[in-house]
Amino acid sequence: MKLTSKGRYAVMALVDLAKFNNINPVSLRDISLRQGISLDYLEQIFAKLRKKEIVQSVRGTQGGYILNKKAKEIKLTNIFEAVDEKVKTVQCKKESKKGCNGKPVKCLTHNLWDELESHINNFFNKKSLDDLVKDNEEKSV
Amino acid sequence: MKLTSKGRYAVMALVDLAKFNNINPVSLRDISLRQGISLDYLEQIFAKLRKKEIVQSVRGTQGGYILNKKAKEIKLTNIFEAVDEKVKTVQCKKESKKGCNGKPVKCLTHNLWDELESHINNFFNKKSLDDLVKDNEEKSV
DNA sequence: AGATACTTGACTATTTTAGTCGGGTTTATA
DNA sequence: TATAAACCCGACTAAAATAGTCAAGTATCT
Ligand code: FES
Ligand code: FES
Repeated sequence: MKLTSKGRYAVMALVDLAKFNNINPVSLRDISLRQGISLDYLEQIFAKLRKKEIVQSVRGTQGGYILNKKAKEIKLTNIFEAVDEKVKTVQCKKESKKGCNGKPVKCLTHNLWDELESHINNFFNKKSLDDLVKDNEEKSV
Repeated sequence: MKLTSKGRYAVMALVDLAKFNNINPVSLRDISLRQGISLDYLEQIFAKLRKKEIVQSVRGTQGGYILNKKAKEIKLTNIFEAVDEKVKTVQCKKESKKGCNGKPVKCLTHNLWDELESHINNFFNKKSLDDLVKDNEEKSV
């Protein structure tokens, strides 16, 4: 049960971006330097964020990325989904009637993992990027 | 963010065991057949459960495993801990003042992941093996 | 004695992760 | 118009984690 760096980095980078979003586009190079994340890796991550319309790109010198929505409207769920960091507690296909390993029924614990998944997704649905930025400002005051 | 089979199997096997715990020890072979888990793998898992005193072993013919505590007193947390399925959302050492990659301060998102970790552990602390068995009985009625 | 079942430790194939690398294209600005 | 900053794209790869397997035991019941 662990979080991967991709998800961690995606959120970290977006919080950074949201903080500096006011004036100009923010370049990945800056984010890379400030947050200590490999530039090449960031590019992969932002390609996905762009496809899901969470950020917009501005090409050329002085270019970078800007948020494509209000920070309040970007939930952790959206970010995670964009970078394919999904919460996966069950092994079976959820929709199907079959169980874990293609068994005819759901296993003894299916229900439990399903509950767990909801529990976690609940957390992700509540938190917005805006919340994170604010939490952060408070902390540093 | 995903659950490994080791954790899944450990819980599955223990629910099975708890259901049949009344009379005789339950053999891994039976659990293996009923739950479709490799016997060899189960042995690894039960070795750990035994070390953490969640189950007791009975050797010889008609042997097997029995619970070492009341099902009500075995929480998911205990099971997960026993098989080294830990919830790990942060990358830094929690106790240390340092951040993710040995940076001098905690990163922008440290707080968030810490909250998430508590949120999940909360779930695991509440659920006991007994709850699971009962949920299951209800379902099958 | 034989069968059943736990015990231990090493070994391995597969998958996932966390990147790297090498080539682009676009655009501001000097 | 040259140059450099920045995004864009796809392929590649080393390392780690996962999900087992395998072999060779030991204990106990019948
Ligand atoms: S997790 Fe869905 S059937 Fe086992
Ligand atoms: S997760 Fe703790 S400092 Fe980044």
